[in-house]
Amino acid sequence: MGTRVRERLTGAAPGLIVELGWAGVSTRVLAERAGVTPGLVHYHFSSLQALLSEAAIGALTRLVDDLGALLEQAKSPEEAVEGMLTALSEYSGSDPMSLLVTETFLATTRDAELRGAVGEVLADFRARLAAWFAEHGVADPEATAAVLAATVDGLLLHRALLPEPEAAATVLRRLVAVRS
Amino acid sequence: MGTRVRERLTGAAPGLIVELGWAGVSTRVLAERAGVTPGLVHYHFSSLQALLSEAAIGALTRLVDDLGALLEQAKSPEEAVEGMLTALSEYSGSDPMSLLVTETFLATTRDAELRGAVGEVLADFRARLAAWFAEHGVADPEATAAVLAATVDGLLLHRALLPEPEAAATVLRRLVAVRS
DNA sequence: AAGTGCCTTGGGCACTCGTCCAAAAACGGT
DNA sequence: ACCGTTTTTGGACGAGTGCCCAAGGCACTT
Repeated sequence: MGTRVRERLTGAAPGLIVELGWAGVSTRVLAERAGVTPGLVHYHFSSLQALLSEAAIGALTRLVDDLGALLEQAKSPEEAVEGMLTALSEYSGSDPMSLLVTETFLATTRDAELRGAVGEVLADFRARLAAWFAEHGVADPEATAAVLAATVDGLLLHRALLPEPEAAATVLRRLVAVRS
Repeated sequence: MGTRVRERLTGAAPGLIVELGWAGVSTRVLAERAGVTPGLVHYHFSSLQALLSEAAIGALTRLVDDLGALLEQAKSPEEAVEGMLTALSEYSGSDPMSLLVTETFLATTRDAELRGAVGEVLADFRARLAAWFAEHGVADPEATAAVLAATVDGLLLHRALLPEPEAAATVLRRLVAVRS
């Protein structure tokens, strides 16, 4: 089954990207982690970059879907912010998911194709947030969505270095002020 | 003058980190950019990592000082947010400074010594912000500082992928609500 | 039994990497 | 002019890289 090998490789990639950095993942460590022979990497994928891109975009899409589903269940803007924060707090410490997001963002700087794909995922996330905000009477829904998405990423990034204060949620709630 | 060579190397490093990624900077391209022979890298620095760390921490410290000085001149919280945003907007597009910050943050994941040094710089920035907020009557100054610092980083990161709406500044101003 | 695909293996290719080092050069004091 | 120190040079070392490919294994049809 060739598909099994593909899945094993794309499944092993995100963890290694986080551990070693995007540029630190080599065909051989990736194959070893996936329990597969190094030669298979270039049989199933056109290049190592293509493999990493496919794996990262898959993980990002899944994350956005999860956060989106979580959003649907919230009743109020405050509850939405709260829910996203607690969901992300499970990723605390040197969270794999946030590091993967950041690594992927940086990789887009040097790969135009990847940049396009990740841009779509981010735009999709912003659009979902904005739609939900508009429905629930939050002022400036698009801008709020953009700022909130950026803040979430920034907090995840900073968290690895310095824990954020407890009151961060309180402050964040100010962002989603309901239109007066 | 040995010091001239040191400066040339640490001066060339940040640009290359942004262009090629932290892991993509090699002794030879760095030496070439600095107009220096490759062998000199390991004469003046104990390792390539040490060179990159020293250069990055220097650049970060300078950035925090600049933003801190800008903060001192602001009269109101709104003006402070405005000033920081416009200062950062000069870095628009694929801004070198924000990418350097992010690259350095990620590098801390795999270098404990660097993590400590960058953590200090970030803590210093948060402390300056918080002190200024407390003086000007912003509610929850520490938490606001943490969230704002994260948001600034996140916006810079996202900006390379997707331009943020004009109204982002309006939304950000909500963050620095004055204590009621 | 022979043939036909796809999948897998293990090694090889040309290259870059960080680091080191002997020898050459430049410098400064006498 | 000589000498000791610091700086610079250019090349070498072993290790690791992405990618490629001839050879074999395997499940299937004919």
